[in-house]
Amino acid sequence: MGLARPALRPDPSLSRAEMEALQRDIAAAATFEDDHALDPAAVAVDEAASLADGLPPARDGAQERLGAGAGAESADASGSTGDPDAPTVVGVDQAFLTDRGEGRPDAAVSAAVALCGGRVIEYASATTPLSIPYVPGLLAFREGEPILAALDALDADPDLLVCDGSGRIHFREAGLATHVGVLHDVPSVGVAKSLLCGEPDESTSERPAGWRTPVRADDAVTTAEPGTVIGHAFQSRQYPNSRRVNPLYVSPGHRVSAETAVDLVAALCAGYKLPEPTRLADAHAERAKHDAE
DNA sequence: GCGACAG
DNA sequence: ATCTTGTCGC
Repeated sequence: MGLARPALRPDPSLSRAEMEALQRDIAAAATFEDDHALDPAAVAVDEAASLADGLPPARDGAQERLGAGAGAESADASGSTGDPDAPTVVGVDQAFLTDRGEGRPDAAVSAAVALCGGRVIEYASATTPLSIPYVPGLLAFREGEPILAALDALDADPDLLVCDGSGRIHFREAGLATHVGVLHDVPSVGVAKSLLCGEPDESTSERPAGWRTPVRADDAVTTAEPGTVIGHAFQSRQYPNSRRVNPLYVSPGHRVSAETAVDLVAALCAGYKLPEPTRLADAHAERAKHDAE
């Protein structure tokens, strides 16, 4: 298993043609199948963290288990709350520092938040200068290194990565989540708030929470047969009387099937539009950003 | 040449 | 993504 693939790093100094070629290599190295036993039920988060009083403190699973012994409340071992044996899910997201004077972002503040049994066990972040502008389809070359830096700063060992952006829903089936998943050789899923390419089977408007439909490759996806299921549109949240929330676009990053990817994200959502790992990483990146300025 | 496109 | 007030609806 030839891991440690420095040749596949999202080096921003490459030419556009080289970046695209590298993405085809990334896609070829990626696996869009379940080659592990990641059970959506095992990673489920059943209670959303309240951000009203700031981010929840990171808890050590072992200490938590010992501490719980004192109370008489033990129990629901069937639940996911704080189970130290549950898989470690890591959410990654970024915020940007904008240069005073210039109107453009100057550096990326990447955050990684590790959850175990639905609870935060660790926060990490890294600030990295930005080297190239945002180009649709080449996001990983702008945000890849910053994200890898945040993951390097994390002690926890991820069983699943949840990235903010597409995975297989990409022109060359090599979105940000695929880059990061392949480089770490860890299962990963991409969660995007808008659709980069591909075509949903059904209209996505006015859908109730829990609804989903496959997203299939169209002509814009150059590496897959048109019609191939590359992800799903997933309505994670909806208000009772108005149907104004847009769906999420969930796709496999690496070592996960399109079906399992949505099931995992559905299990990681706890009442908000974004899955908890992403929501917490978002808040942590924002906090790190403000602490930096 | 025009369109269309994660963050 | 970021720059921002109020505003409508949970």
